[in-house]
Amino acid sequence: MSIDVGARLRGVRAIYGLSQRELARRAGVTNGLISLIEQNRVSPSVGSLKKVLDGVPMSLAEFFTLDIEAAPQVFYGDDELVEIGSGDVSLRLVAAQRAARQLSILHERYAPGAATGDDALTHRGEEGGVVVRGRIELTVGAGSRVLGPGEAYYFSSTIPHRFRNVGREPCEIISASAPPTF
Amino acid sequence: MSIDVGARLRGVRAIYGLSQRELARRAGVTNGLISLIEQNRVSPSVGSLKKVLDGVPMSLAEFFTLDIEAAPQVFYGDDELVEIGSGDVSLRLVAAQRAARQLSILHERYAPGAATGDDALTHRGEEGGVVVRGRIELTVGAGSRVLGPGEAYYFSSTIPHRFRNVGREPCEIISASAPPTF
DNA sequence: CCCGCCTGTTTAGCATCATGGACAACAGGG
DNA sequence: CCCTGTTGTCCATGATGCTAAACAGGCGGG
Repeated sequence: MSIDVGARLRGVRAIYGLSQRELARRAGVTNGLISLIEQNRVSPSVGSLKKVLDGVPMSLAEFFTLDIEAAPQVFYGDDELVEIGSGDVSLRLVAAQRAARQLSILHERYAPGAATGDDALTHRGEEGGVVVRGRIELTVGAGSRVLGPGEAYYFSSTIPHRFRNVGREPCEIISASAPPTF
Repeated sequence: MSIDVGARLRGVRAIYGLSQRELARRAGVTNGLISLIEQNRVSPSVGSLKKVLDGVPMSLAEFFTLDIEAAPQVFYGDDELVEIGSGDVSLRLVAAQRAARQLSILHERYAPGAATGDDALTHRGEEGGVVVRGRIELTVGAGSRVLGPGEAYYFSSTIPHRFRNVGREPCEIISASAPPTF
């Protein structure tokens, strides 16, 4: 029962939306090697595997720590939030299903057309949030979705991400992140 | 600047007090391979590395997560304890320097010659303690030392360990562990 | 001393990995 | 349709990991 390096790598590559050739180019290896590794037809040397992961980038520790079976949920519909408040106080928990969360809070507001920048952000930690007003386009790795009021998100900040207000009115988000990057 | 797999493996082997040949036998590889890996003269395939670590045993994730530069202090002299109490209450903290501790308390007493068993203990979590009276021989991995009143210890319980009263009088220890094994 | 047993290191040779390039399949545009 | 680009897979060859066995040094006992 050996480690499924192939599946792990294929998963990582899928998350980041890279082709075998693109990853190979970034890592400085051949596309054939990526293919062979993903099919488990070779057991790469740790040197090679590190070169490949450097192209993502991702550390060997992260790679082997990766929980492959539980590809964590990224997007949450309005009804997928868990109400943990009571009475006058309504606390609707995002990513309540996800174990070992670690975060803190922000209230963001985006003018029409505004974005977090032309390039995607990447930093340590995790972040999540809820759209309060307006419509925001959120891109996380290879996935992208426009979220409206009541919808939410939660993902690892190490995955490249970008926010952009695609509506005509201001957009407000209640967001949280840890450890604090600002 | 690649990962120093060699040093990591050598460190792991030292902690568990295994020779290259002994580890090789348990892992089902040759002693020569262990030698070559530790000298960084080869970059082992993840398959081989996994086989080697299975002989410890240790997961690939643990191996790459290992904090190699900070080999945590195991033994503490009488004057290496940190006083955090005040007034009539004296709380002298063990391993105060160590970040991210996680534990709870016990008061142990060993009769002359008593020990925790013929085989070394291994379990999850961390444990530490202080000798109050008598003399106790503590073996942790490859290291061993006789501790007297005022001296202390703190280590990860995953390292094989054993207590034995080598004195003529009863021995008392204030110990702590987490998560609770008893 | 010599012997046996341990330690880690080295080397020749074989097995496996990694490369560079060819290949088929698929998609979008002219 | 062709053309051009993409995708992933496959193959021959050179590079490298891995094994088996020999080697050198250390340590204790006869």
